[in-house]
Amino acid sequence: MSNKLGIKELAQHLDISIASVSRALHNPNRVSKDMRERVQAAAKELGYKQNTLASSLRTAKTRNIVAIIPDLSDTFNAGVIRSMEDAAAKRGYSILFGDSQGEREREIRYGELIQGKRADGVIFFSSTPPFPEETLQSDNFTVPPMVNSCEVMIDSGYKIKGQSIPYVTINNIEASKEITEHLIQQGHKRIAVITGDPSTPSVKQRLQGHIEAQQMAGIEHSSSLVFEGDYTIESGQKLAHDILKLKHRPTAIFCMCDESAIGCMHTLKENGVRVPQDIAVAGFDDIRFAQFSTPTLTTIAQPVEEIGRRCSELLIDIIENKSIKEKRVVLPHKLVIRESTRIPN
Amino acid sequence: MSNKLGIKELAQHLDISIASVSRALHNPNRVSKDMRERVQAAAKELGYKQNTLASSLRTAKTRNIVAIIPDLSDTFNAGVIRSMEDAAAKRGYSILFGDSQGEREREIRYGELIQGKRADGVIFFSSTPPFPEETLQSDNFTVPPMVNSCEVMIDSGYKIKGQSIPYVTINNIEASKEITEHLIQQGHKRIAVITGDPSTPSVKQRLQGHIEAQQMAGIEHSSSLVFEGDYTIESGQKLAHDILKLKHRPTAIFCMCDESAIGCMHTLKENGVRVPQDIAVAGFDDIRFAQFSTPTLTTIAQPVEEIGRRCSELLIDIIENKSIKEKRVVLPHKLVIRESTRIPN
DNA sequence: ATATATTCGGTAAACGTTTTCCATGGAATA
DNA sequence: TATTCCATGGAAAACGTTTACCGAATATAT
Repeated sequence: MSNKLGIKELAQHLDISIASVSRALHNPNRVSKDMRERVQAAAKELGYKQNTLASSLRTAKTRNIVAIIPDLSDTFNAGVIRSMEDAAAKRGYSILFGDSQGEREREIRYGELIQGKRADGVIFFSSTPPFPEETLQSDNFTVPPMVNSCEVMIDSGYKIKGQSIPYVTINNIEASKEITEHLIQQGHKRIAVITGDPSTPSVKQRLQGHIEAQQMAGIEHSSSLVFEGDYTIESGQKLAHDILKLKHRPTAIFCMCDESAIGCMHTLKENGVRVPQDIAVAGFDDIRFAQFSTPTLTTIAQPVEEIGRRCSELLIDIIENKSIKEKRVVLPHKLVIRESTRIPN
Repeated sequence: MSNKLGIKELAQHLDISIASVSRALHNPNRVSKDMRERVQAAAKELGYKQNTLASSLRTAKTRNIVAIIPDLSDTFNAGVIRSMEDAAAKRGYSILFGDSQGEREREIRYGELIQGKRADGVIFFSSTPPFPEETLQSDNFTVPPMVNSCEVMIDSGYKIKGQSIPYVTINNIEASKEITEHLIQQGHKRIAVITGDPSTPSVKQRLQGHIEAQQMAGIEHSSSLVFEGDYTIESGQKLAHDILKLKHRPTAIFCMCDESAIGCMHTLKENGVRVPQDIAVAGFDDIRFAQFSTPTLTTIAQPVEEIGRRCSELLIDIIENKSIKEKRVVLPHKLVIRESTRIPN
């Protein structure tokens, strides 16, 4: 028992052709009612499972999407992922998540799922498509369905062979401007900033917004108050130490992600610095721990649920050649003011 | 230009047989040096990409593993994932992560990647294999390579057709006993507990350990101090409120996961209850935020890195029919004592 | 020198599907 | 009754690989 059970065996067992089996299962009204029922019953009873490899090979469709995430354990990404999966499932697609850990090599390995025809499209969260340069250049490279998110060059959009890649993002410049303005409104004139990798679009954009807000308020921006981190708790801690060492301390710190803000606040408190009375702290992302930190964290809420959903929908529309309204989706963010920047009266 | 480019076209272009192309690329010493080099050069130049669908169909190997995670955004799971991916990559496998959101239906959908031959094995974090009951029963069902983790019935282990499923886990009973003992040592006699879904192995085991520790200390365990949560921050908050309403308040709360502990502490503080002076709080998992909460959280550290790694290694050993030393891996945990249970003197 | 082993490349059969094309028979139409 | 049409099911080609098998050529041993 328990031998191979393919469409062939099923057909033999029913004494019909494999064509009929295939039709009864996947093209039911191409076949008589009687046949349909007999086959489906037998399939269920014997536990026939379609070999989707063979099926995909034949049809050139997989109903799989690969999503390449720089860090699955990042609390912000994690939020996006859920709704992405959800939306895809509703349309009959499965999402395969790949954790690239920010490494190009890994991105490319997951990108190969596309080239190897194991997935119909790809969503990527880094600023470059998950294919080697040489591949992108190659004449024989046809641009697969893809959607870029989170790390997006809004202005230009990423282009391959003149084709610009659809994206889903928020307006980082505006968001950053808003939160900086909020700090300025609170009376801060000397604002330090803890960044992530400065070569990434998100950091560039957030920095730009931060600087613009200061200029508009007539505050001179000092690059000596820019501290380069990497979006982790630890870098928040470490750089907070550096900031505390400054002769002329800032009165506020804008961290470009919540995790850094949490690390930062922790170090400040450890050193007896009160937040927000002595130094105010703002974050970015509104991860779910932001409202449970002490003090609760002022931050920019990204519409995580919507980001994920729109990524999936956009990509699937492209895969299925639906007419696409917007290839460039910019979603609204929201400034959330909490205790870490609001001096209690 | 940019037409189909398969092995066939490549062979044509070089005026050799497709067999030679295949060999030159994947079985290099089955072919002369000259041939090898010519083919590889051409492949690179023209940008040939193997259709892995076809390859897998032929060889019945995919070098893919699917890992089904109940919630990718859970901070604890997230830690495991990374090392899992890492270890797999070292052995030449890619891991496809599926987020089941705890839904059976979704688990099964990802399980189908196995049955559809798109993956060679599966790692699952829930207590039941990702296949429908009827499938498991079916005569024609052959048990695929799988490894169970995190939600494991240690005693029996899960069995399919007499075959017991390999697992990787910690000893939840012991861990829970230890942390409860710690609370008892701190002088607590009335300890509330905030659980997760009580039907899961982890909760059952942690509850068992919790009760045993009390019995050993001669404390009577009161089921009225058991509060059923769901491993989220929110349930921690909510149940903390319930606990505060008790006429006879406990002096300590053991939360079966850190996220709940964080929610719990937040509510306590909101209500002017000092942690740990008025009520001590302990968690479980040692997520990375545990040491940044205020107060920092006493908890059980699970060896996340090792859990992930061992899952991958064990599964791949099974896939590749390596001789397997241990089919049941129980890893060491560690009690981490922090401020939330240590009364400052 | 011959006999034997080894290396190398091609032919064609598989892997498990889906789908085009065709043949058949019965129902519908004229 | 003769003709057309449609519903149904089978045969076989195709999807893009890998690999068993063969035969030719070359190297090695006697």
